Amino acid sequence: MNTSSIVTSGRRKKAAPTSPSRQQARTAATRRKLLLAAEQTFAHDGYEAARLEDIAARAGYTRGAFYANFDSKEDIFFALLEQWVAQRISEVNELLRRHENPQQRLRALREHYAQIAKDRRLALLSLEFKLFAVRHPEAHARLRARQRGLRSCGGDILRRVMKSLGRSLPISSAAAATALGAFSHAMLLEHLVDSSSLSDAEIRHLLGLFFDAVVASQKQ
Amino acid sequence: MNTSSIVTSGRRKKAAPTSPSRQQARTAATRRKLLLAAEQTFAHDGYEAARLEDIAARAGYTRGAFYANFDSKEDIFFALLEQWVAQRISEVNELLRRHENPQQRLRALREHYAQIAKDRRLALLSLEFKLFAVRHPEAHARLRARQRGLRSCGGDILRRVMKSLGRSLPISSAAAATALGAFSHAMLLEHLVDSSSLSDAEIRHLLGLFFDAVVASQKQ
DNA sequence: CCTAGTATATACATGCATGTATGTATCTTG
DNA sequence: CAAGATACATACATGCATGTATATACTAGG
Repeated sequence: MNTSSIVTSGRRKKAAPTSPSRQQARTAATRRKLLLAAEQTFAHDGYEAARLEDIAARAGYTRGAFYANFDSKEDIFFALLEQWVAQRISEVNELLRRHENPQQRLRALREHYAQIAKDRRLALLSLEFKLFAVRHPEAHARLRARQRGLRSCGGDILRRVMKSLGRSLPISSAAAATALGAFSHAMLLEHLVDSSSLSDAEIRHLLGLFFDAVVASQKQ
Repeated sequence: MNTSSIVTSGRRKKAAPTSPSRQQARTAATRRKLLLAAEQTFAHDGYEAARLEDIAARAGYTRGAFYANFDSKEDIFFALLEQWVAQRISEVNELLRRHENPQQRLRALREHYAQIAKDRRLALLSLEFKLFAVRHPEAHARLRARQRGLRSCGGDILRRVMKSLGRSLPISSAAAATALGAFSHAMLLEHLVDSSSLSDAEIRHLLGLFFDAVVASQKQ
């Protein structure tokens, strides 16, 4: 798609002369495949245990292709973060677009968080980003900035919906959005560890309970 | 303390002839120091990134002492799990012992979960155990068994308290205990990633909200 | 097609953490 | 206090993942 646009990844094309040619499409394709493979590998093995060779192999290449597109494990990890934030923001916007009515939006939001609690890759990857931030002070600010963009986005929609409904939140909307997402992921993780300790039905129940508690309670 | 009792760690004394001597105390002491160091190191760096040399150094030894007491990183990790579960269970029992009145117990429990959300090491270590379980199928059952012991313990007290109060939970007591613990840890993690997105006060508020929602709602 | 440029693979070098083998100091017992 | 055992340290060997340098296959333009 975009060859030298927003991207922050270390690697940089030397501003291809004038040929928006076909090789670039090829490169872009392998880049996408590598990112997808990295997403799966990081979620499956965790950042530290993930091997570049596994990422490349999963995408159908060897490490040669990897180093042609990324500088290091950290590099692709951050590239993944960018993509990931963008995707999630577009998801929220899509949700807004599909529902005009505030009531509907609230219901859609409620359902959205329920769906989040079913996406294993999403939860594990999200965890990796957070753990990386906590454990790597030098990268903390960068990661936080990205995640903050996401939160404020999720928070905004929550605030707008609440305002349309004439209700108020007991805490800042960003905090509420953060808490709702974190809660969904946390429940999923428990389920993954021991599905008998927290069934799907129980998770749904708890999510609804929490969502309603946050949304229904008035500012004290 | 106990030299060859419950422990599951690979290492095993050759049933010391007849001497309940003083070297054993020394060994036990270094074992404790190593376990403490491991706890800190695993929480700080994560299981994969944690180096045995760091653990030993933090305890004031070299790797020689480590291998004299444990077989591998996995070995000490599991030893830590045992100790950790035992500690948490004793905490809960202590809580029960200190409060007789059901109402008081409920309040104490509520406060307990609030405190959990302040212990960084506890949250990160707990996460490591869970992630390890999810990512290491061969060890999954073992870890699950331990954590389950903990949950059922926490669940029991919840159930008893609720019964004394003539209330009922909307979900199984084990699930409720699991969810409450997971929620506290999740909030703390978000706070660690970005303290401005979720303040201490907001966390307290949300924890209370959730606790009350779980405890107050009637079985549907 | 032939050449220049690009994309990916293969082969090699390096660093680093683990694990083991051996040495040294500390304790125990007669 | 001497001899055997125990706790720990030091030194060495191995494996493995990363990164780099070079070779091969693909694409584009003349």
